[in-house]
Amino acid sequence: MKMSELSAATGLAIPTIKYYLREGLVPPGVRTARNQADYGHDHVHRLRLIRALVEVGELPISTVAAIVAAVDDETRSTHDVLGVVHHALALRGAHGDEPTEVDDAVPEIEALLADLGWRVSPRAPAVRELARVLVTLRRLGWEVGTEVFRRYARAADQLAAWELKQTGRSGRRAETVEGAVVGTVLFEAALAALRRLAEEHHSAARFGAPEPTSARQQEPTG
Amino acid sequence: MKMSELSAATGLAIPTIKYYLREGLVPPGVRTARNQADYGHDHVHRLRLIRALVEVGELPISTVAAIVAAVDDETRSTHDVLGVVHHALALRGAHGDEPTEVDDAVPEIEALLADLGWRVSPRAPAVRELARVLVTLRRLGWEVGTEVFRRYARAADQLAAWELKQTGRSGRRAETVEGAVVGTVLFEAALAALRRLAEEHHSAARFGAPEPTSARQQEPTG
DNA sequence: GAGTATGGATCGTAGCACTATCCAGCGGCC
DNA sequence: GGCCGCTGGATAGTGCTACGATCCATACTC
Repeated sequence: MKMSELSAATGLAIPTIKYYLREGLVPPGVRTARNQADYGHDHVHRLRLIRALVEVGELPISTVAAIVAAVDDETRSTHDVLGVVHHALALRGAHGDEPTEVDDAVPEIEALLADLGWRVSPRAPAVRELARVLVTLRRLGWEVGTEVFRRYARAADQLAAWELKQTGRSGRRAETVEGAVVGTVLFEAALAALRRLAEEHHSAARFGAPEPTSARQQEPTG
Repeated sequence: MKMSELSAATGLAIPTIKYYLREGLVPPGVRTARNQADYGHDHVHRLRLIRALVEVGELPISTVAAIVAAVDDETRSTHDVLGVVHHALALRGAHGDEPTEVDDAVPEIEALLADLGWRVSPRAPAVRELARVLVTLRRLGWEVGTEVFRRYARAADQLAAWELKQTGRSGRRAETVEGAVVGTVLFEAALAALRRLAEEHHSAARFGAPEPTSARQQEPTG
């Protein structure tokens, strides 16, 4: 398969594919001549994986590069790769310098996790992310403790238990690892979308317009 | 309060505040002279709201502008404002031109929602988002139908029902609306973080390193 | 064998979220 | 009451990301 065919098969522009090759997100094709290379279905699949992580997961290219490198690294276990993905997802909104309040809130989150019986690395990035949410709520005037997360934690626990039971039934590393990555990223988006739909459903009952047929949907300017 | 005090109170640089004023995210201060203006606690609170939506919600500034405009618009109901927020959150990953596959998948999602008994606007942006996740899964080789979303939908339904019961007990519009916005955005992040922690907990049991004390955490390059 | 396409390297670009500079005008302190 | 620094507002510039455009010698196609 030539690059133009690869482009046609994935819907990506050739300069985009070249960019991904440069950044190491896609392995180079098999060189057949000085200006000729051959790409296969693996390249098509890899590009689809990249676009899934970029478009649905909204991950920066550099992060996707780290993830696919971990996926390709045969020495890494599934749990290990999942750690990279979790790091990547939590890193999205982190801008380096954070107020000390967040550090102060971390022990609260750790206490919650201990109470839930979850054994996670204390350096798990999601811990800081939860702490950030907690201090943000408080800065906005919500006088809350970690108990506001309880109901979400229970739901998350049930979902994760079920997910992990589904994972890796093929037994082959490549499939298991990619399945875990894709599942983590895509179903995070799906869960968020479903929660919003459920919110809309229940909100209509609580605050909604009396006539559901005339429910207007706004197009924010932009 | 002068702008320098506003800056100190929020931790934001003065040029950043000026930028938000220009973009209309923050109302202008009360002018006391040609080069003097007075800001109050409302401004502090507004800036905190903006930073919450930007940092935790990862929304672009233009979207935050649309949201605060809707919050400020007294003629909009809570349900109405929630629609703007949902639109904003779903819009994050949309880049305009989408393959027709997504349109083809939308009826499948609608059938799922009908089956769940959720009454939502057919134009709800989260519907397309779910459709995008579905086609993305299929492009990656997952031969799945909408039933993969069932378990997530049930969890989302229970959470949303509980959330909406909590919402707006003060009865005052401003508080209710902002509470709904903040809750939607911040708890989306919290739920995602909790799911990842739960995944890590269950993944350790399923794939994990035998020694939890030596569980290494990777720092992706970057 | 003429014309077009190919892979690789280099440079350029659009959009976003600020950031720096400039400017006249006020404020406050001696 | 003089002066220096800070004020708010306008304009232009910056750094980053994710590409896109161009150029080149070479090779495939008809």
